[in-house]
Amino acid sequence: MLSKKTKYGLKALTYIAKSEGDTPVQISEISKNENIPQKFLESIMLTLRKSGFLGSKKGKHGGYYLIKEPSEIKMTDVMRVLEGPIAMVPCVSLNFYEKCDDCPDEHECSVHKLMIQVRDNTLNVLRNNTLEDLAPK
Amino acid sequence: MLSKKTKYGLKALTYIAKSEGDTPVQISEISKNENIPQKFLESIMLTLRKSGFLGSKKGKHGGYYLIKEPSEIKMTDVMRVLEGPIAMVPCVSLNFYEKCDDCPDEHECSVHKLMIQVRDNTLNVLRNNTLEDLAPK
DNA sequence: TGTAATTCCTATTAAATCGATAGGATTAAT
DNA sequence: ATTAATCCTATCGATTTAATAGGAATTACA
Repeated sequence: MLSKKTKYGLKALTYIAKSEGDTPVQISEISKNENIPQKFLESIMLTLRKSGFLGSKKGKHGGYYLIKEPSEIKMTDVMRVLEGPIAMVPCVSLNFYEKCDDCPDEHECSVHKLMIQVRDNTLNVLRNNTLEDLAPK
Repeated sequence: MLSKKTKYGLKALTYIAKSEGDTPVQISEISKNENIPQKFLESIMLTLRKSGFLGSKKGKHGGYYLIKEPSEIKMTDVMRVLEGPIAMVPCVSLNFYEKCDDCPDEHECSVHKLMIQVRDNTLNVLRNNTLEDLAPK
């Protein structure tokens, strides 16, 4: 299940990408238009800024803006920051690999085998979608 | 993230499929060989029986057995019973559809658009894998 | 007939995670 | 100065997850 954090984060990024003005977009505006609790969104925006997707301007008339082209923002990257691993089990994760406690040999594991396929297909989708695809002009 | 319930359930089904004898397979045996907490596995087996994947025999020399051919047991079905929806958001779920509170129009929603693709690809994988594929002889 | 071995069933618990809120500190425009 | 915005840390309540507890019902077989 996709967390609300990720869902809200994606919506916010899309909103900013569509805004396209020179002035930064404010949390309150996104919050209102996308029906996202403002304080919750605040913490998500902070995460997105700290991980290099957004820049911000403080104070009056402040807000957030993209610091890369939408076409450069891959969904794999956004998902890994907001949601964590893309794989459904850590033992098939590329970026968050962990061995399973219960598995003596993961190459013999039926779940492993299945989840590799799921991961590969999900990765393909997320790699081939950028913010530009989510927010067409 | 795949729940342990689903992971254990898939391993147990694979184990039984590989066993292939006439006698039912006992929870204690699966539990030992697959390193699954026995009492936890008990409840999972119950679920799998009640949803029509397994039959059981009670009492001494009892246990569980498949009531369909492994090639007839699709991963989509197992996943839906153990894990719930395959889709990452309810608004793109085929079997567990729910409208989002925050979305006035889901056809305009960027997350919706992306998650449809993820769902379709995951469905493909899970539809094309049966228990036979997980437990080759 | 009785004992051991097994599934069946319901309830409970401990820990983790999630979604959201609280409360202010800092910064910038006017 | 005042107002409006981001920044930061902490906390809370609800839900879910993983696991355990305790015994009832059933069956094999000595």
